[in-house]
Amino acid sequence: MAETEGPGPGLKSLDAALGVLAHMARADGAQSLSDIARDCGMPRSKVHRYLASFVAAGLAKQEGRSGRYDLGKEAIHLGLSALARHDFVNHAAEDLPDLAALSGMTVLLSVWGNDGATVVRWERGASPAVTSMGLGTTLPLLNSATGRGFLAWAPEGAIGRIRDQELRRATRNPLLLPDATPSRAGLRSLVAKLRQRGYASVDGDFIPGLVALAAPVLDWQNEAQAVITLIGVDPAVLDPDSEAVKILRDYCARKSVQTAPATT
Amino acid sequence: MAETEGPGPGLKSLDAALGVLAHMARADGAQSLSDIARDCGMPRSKVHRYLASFVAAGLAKQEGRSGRYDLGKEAIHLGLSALARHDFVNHAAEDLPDLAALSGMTVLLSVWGNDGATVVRWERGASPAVTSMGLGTTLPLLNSATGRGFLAWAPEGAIGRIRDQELRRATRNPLLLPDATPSRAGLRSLVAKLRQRGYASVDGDFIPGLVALAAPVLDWQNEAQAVITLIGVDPAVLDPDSEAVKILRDYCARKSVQTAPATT
DNA sequence: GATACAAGTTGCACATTATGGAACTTTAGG
DNA sequence: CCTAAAGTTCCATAATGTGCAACTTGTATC
Repeated sequence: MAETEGPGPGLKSLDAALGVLAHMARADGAQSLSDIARDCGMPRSKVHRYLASFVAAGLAKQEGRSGRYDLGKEAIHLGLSALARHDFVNHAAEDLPDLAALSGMTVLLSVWGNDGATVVRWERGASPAVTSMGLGTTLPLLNSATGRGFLAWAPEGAIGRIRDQELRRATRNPLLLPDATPSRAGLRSLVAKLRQRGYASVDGDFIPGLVALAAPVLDWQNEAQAVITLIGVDPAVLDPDSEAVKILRDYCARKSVQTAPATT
Repeated sequence: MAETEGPGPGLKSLDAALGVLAHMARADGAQSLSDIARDCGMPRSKVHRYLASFVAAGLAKQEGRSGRYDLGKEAIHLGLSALARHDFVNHAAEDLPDLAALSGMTVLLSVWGNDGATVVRWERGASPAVTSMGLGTTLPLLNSATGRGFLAWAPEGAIGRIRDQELRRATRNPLLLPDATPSRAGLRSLVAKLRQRGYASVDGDFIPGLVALAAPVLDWQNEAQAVITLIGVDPAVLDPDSEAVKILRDYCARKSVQTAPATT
């Protein structure tokens, strides 16, 4: 039915099960088994058995009363174990306070997942741009500076792999793109512009009144390992010659080198 | 070989695959396929196929040159999505700075996984007890205050489920238990003592020179959802009547109520 | 308070799908 | 250049997951 992608590398049943897991991560919160089954296009019994295994492994849990399923504590354990091994995250995380102090803005460190950008660490600035934000918050792909930053420096072909669903969600906001047309071609032109300029930005079209700048921490293949975002309230920072832009670009350029391949 | 646990709830192949994933989370870093296969007691071809699916899903990745496998970015995404939904974490995280300021000690917020306690958030105190610690650091089960805290307030039966391997690892340090005998019975008696006292502690037997206090944030079933740990250098805080103990107990008692079941 | 409806769970016969040994390829070392 | 070890692919076998439908449980309706 969907053999468009080639031979399929792994196990069919495992792939299906991981699809369920990914869906749960993508969802806003706990979901009923029926909803998951419908969204994933699988029979209920199949999903039920998958979830049984996930629950046994601690990756999912069933909410006591409602019976709905949500991610479990072992998922946290897994994710943070992964986080601990991506050194760039911890390197960068230690510098967030400095960046916040320098710029006075709220500083975010995010990593890129298949379904959006995830905030890994953040630091409040002097001006109260953003006062509260949960770790793990997923930022939208197109109408946030962070998301655009990832988009612009993502691995080759990532734009083609974006789910249509994701694009549709982004389209809700008409300020999104210069021409308000989130076609793949439009995306590619936006991306080209951002890469040349060196940073991404939004001007109140994600959260009215907020402006944001984002620049990537690149690995040796020029792909974004993480993104640093500065969030503030003063539109002046959007000026390409502003102090904030300078701080951000300087920092990211400096950090990008550290992720060089081991000489051995 | 290990049908001791009953009928096995889910899918055999999925369970096996998740076992591989859990093993990767447990490992110190990237591992070769052969090592994973050996440690999990599976044929190499099986592990290879599992890993192919994991890589396709982004949960694992293969290091460019060495060919070793490690957790991927999608694992981070998954874990942080899970983290974002466990409200207690974000609630508690916002209070860490206050606790650090009050006590002057380094404050840790950790969650419990099947294989250890994972640091989710931490805040430096005034005195430089711990100056650097990566997010996602896994703390040992027995010779850390955090681990002991989880042990003491873990779900019923958790002690029985601890892997022997874990116990053996803990035994390396003879200061571990009063009688230095990490038998299940010894554990249960230690746990009973801790529950009664209301907090766990270590005195330099994890890292010489450091002392630590830990108390749980309990849910409505009196099980530990998270643990708050205070780390310092002054042995005086170990006194049951010390200011630090008072701060910690007060805070955890106050927080534990907030996780009450929804009235709906 | 009884009935109907929906969601969650379990059982079963079938054949699709995962399995593991061995063969093959590639990389590292002597 | 040859040996050894690790990673990857092949393939026949049967064990395994699959979907449907029956059953159970919980919730809304009348």
